[in-house]
Amino acid sequence: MDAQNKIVVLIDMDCFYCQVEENLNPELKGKPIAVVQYNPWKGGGIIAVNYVAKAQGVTRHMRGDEAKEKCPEIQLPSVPCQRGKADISKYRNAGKKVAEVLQKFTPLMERASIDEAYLDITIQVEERLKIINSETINAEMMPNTFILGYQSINEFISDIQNYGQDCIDFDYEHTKRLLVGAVIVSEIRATVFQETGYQCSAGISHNKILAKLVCGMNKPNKQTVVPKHSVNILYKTLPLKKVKHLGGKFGDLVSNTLKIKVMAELQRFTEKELQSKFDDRNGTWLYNIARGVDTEPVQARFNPKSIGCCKQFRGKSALTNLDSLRKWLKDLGDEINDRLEKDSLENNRTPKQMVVSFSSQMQDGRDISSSRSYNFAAEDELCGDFFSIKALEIVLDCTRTMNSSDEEINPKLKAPIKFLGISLGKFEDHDSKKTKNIKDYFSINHSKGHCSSMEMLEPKLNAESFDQNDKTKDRIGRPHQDVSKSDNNAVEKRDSGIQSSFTLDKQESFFAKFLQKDEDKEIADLRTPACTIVTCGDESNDTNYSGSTIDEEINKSIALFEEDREEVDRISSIRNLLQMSKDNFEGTEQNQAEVLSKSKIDENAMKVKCSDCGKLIPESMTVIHADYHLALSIRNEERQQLHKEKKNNIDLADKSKTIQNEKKESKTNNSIKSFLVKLNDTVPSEMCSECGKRVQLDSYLEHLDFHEAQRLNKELNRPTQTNNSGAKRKRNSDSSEKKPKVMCKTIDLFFR
DNA sequence: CATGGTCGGGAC
DNA sequence: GTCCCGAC
Repeated sequence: MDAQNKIVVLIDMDCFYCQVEENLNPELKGKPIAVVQYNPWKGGGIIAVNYVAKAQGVTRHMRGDEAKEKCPEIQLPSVPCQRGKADISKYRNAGKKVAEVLQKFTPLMERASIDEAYLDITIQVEERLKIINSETINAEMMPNTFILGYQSINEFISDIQNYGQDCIDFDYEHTKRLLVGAVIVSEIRATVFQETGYQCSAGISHNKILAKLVCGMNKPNKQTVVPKHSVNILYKTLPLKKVKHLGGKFGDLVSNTLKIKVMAELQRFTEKELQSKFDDRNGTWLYNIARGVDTEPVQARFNPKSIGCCKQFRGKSALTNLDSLRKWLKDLGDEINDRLEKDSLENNRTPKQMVVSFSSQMQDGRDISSSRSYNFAAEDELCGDFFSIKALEIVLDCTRTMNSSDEEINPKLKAPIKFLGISLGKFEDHDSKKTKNIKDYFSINHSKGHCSSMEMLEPKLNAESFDQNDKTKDRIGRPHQDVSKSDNNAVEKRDSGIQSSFTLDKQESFFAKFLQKDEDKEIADLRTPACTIVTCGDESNDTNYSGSTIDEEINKSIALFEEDREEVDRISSIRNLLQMSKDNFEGTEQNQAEVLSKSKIDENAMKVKCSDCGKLIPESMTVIHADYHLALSIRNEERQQLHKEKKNNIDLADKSKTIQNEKKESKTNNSIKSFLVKLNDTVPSEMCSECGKRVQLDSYLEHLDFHEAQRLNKELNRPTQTNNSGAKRKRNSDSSEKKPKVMCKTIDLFFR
């Protein structure tokens, strides 16, 4: 696929931390709130503001106290503290839940941050076009959607139907696909809201930079499309700094050396000129992005590449003695330990490298920062206090300590430490061949506290002479190991991977967590395949929460479902038919279907015990339940596959192509839906009772989903009334433009 | 004292 | 491998 013809989406959660707090405490909905961290000093630093509070002038960058002045009734939920540090795991978990929903729509999802993800839905758009006629798309299928360069969706649609007659660079095929993309993104956002209770905004374009750029133009709970032929209109007034990668020093450099302020002015320079003024890479990048071209592919990545934590110790709180250094490293190490434990369970991987960073204040007031990496050795036990001990070793190795007058008790650090960080990376998957049965792996148990404690290190440290010239010995008296360089050997020696200390119990509870979620929604799952839209409750507007709880919404969904028994039965029977085909098709291969055959009938007549998770499953649900496990394992396989592919230095663009092709044709389909659907080509077709269109049976579920999505969108996401008010969406009256449908005003206002 | 804690990525 | 930038 030509990089220019993709459909790329950025999903960005609206004031995410606030939404998390609101959903945890629905009382807060509709009220002005801001999330702060470290409240003791001036009410804490604000890191998120909801839209009610924003309307009253509260912004990030303010302290909690200032916010109270602006908005006396504001509530300031605080990021919890653990080990003297802000603990954002609450939000991390919420972000992960969202990403799990997003991932159902495409395997080409790249998590960009805790609350943002890029999606490449090129293939999904193509698939949809096989099922529907793009001419049947109407504005109601994509509420809260804005198209750059157009006043209304209808105007956009009719422009497509006229093949963009007034526009010289109108790419008909791609623009049509953007329209379909907008419909799909509507469904995605509706599903995210329905399954998580969180609202998001989206940008839809042909590349990441533009998707990201326009995502923020209409918020909250809205989506913005930028067709290629509207890019110039956008760029005419778009300040350079608004473009990702140009927001910092580099953007200033470009702005100053070229004496330009807006993106359109960038187009005056040739690629060679730009390359000579900057470097080849940046020159080419600037030349391309000035023309709306960005070739960075969406990378399939769910998990972070590194897990780290850090803390600043500003001003007087800078660490001046060994005890405090030890204490803080212990806290950081403990957090790392917790998070790695979770990560290992969920993602079957272990870090191979630790990076310790720190900065200290020099005598002359200048502060210097540094970092050292350490490659784990085979004998390193990555648990307990290992991380903090190793980190202490490393920091002390680089920043010597000085004896105070009372030398044995509390040695002073030579220079106060202003920053400490520990980061773990270079993950490697647990060997899947050796661990055919995942339980075998996790039954390897190490007693906790096996590692030496920080206290054990202490006396030796205190006895340390702090001889700055002695580099031949480390603090404990072992032969000195140069942490940064000498471990090449250790890397070679490492073989079977570092052993895990996790127990089977945790493994089960992890899956049980998912299963619980699954059971809660088993009725809804029956109705539609897992990766598509399900029924939904109320519309939710940012400024107008109905005050209903999530539970109430779920009840409504179930009630809706029960009214529709006939439809359920119909879909159910199709599903069974497909299941039978599947069994015939794959029966001899004794693959995942054996999940079922392994199951043991319990004494409870109608329940079946799942051999995978031990849960009692109603007999009628066994297929769906098996699908659930299947989906989990396939997704896991897929992630490992992606991880490995990454290591080959394949061209990135080619890579995404390969992945997508594989998805299309091989058994590594990640969704239950595609598993059920992709059977053989002789499946008969059937008339759709809704639209009369003849649909192949193997696409029938998908087709029904389309209708379902239509209904859902109408219910869930009625357009907000305020959209077209005021100057916001006014047509530009400048008729000298070669393209008549412009709205520079919108852009100006937004980026003012 | 004062967005802080996390991430990813490129340059060298 | 280390430093530093950019973004959230």
